Amino acid sequence: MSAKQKSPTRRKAAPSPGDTAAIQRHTRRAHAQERAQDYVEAIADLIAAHGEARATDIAKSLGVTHVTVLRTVQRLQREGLVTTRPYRSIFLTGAGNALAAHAKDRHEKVVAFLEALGVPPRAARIDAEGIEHHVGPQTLAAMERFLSKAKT
Amino acid sequence: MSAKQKSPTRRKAAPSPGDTAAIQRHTRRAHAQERAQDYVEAIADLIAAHGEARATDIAKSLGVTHVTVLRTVQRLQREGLVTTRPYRSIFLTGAGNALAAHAKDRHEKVVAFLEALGVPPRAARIDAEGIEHHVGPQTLAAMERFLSKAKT
DNA sequence: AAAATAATGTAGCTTTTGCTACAAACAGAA
DNA sequence: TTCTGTTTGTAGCAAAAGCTACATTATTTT
Repeated sequence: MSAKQKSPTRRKAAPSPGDTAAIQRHTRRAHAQERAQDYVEAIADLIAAHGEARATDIAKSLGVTHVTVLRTVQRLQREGLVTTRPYRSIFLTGAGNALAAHAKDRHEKVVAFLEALGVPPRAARIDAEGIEHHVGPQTLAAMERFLSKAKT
Repeated sequence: MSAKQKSPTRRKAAPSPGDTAAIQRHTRRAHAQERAQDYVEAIADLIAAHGEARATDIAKSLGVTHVTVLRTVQRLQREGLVTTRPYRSIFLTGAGNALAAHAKDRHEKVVAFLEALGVPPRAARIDAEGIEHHVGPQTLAAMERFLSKAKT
């Protein structure tokens, strides 16, 4: 049961030479961004729909309590994505808006792609919510190609 | 006092009648399962490759410290996915094995799908790592259809 | 067998994201 | 203007996943 093979050539079963660890780390880092994107996206939607984004509404649309929203919004403010003031509604900064636009765009493309692939709308929406955050530029490009081909 | 609108017709800007909150909650719940799947998958791979899974190797393949592995493995044990004993390597239970097999199967299908879609292998592997956990049965089925069609 | 190295375990800290319960501020009605 | 209900804010708790630093146990080498 030796633990380590001293063999100079590391013959791992791993599917690639590049370490899997880096990939896993990348995925975890992406995670940290997800919530931020979900929030700015929700805020942007609310502003588009009602002209303003209030904590309670954000809470409702994300399915969390208003307390969670308040605290997370503080973090977003710290990161320069939103601005808030006591007893006021929440606004997006330039960066926040850009992120929201980017997220929304990708979100919609992923949903459209899944539907084009034959996934039922409801399932497409559900899965897209989780998938979108992990769609890198090359995958997004591939989805776009598929969409324009399918749209014929 | 709940924030419930009594209105029979829920006029939301949401893109669907079903509430978005439930979807968000679903996505968050899926999250909680992710790490577990990553771990059992890594453990299964190590067992397949070396005959056993030791904390250090798991740590290496997931890109975290061994301490994190130890604690997470405790949780997995609590949840009945693995068995451990002091200074021994880690084994999968029946449930753990089933989960690993399921995860591995889906993981491979997602990678294959992305590659078939035209995503470069490296990007496919990276994105699949994040995407796989959010691929529901209907989306997976759609991917399989696409694969068998493309394989002609 | 003793020493050196590697693996495992423990203690204690951090951040993020949830929650409930209670307090204060605001807004609309009476 | 006061009463009432909603919204916003605060306090304090929990679980998960990460870390460093140090201690203990195995294993390998000399």
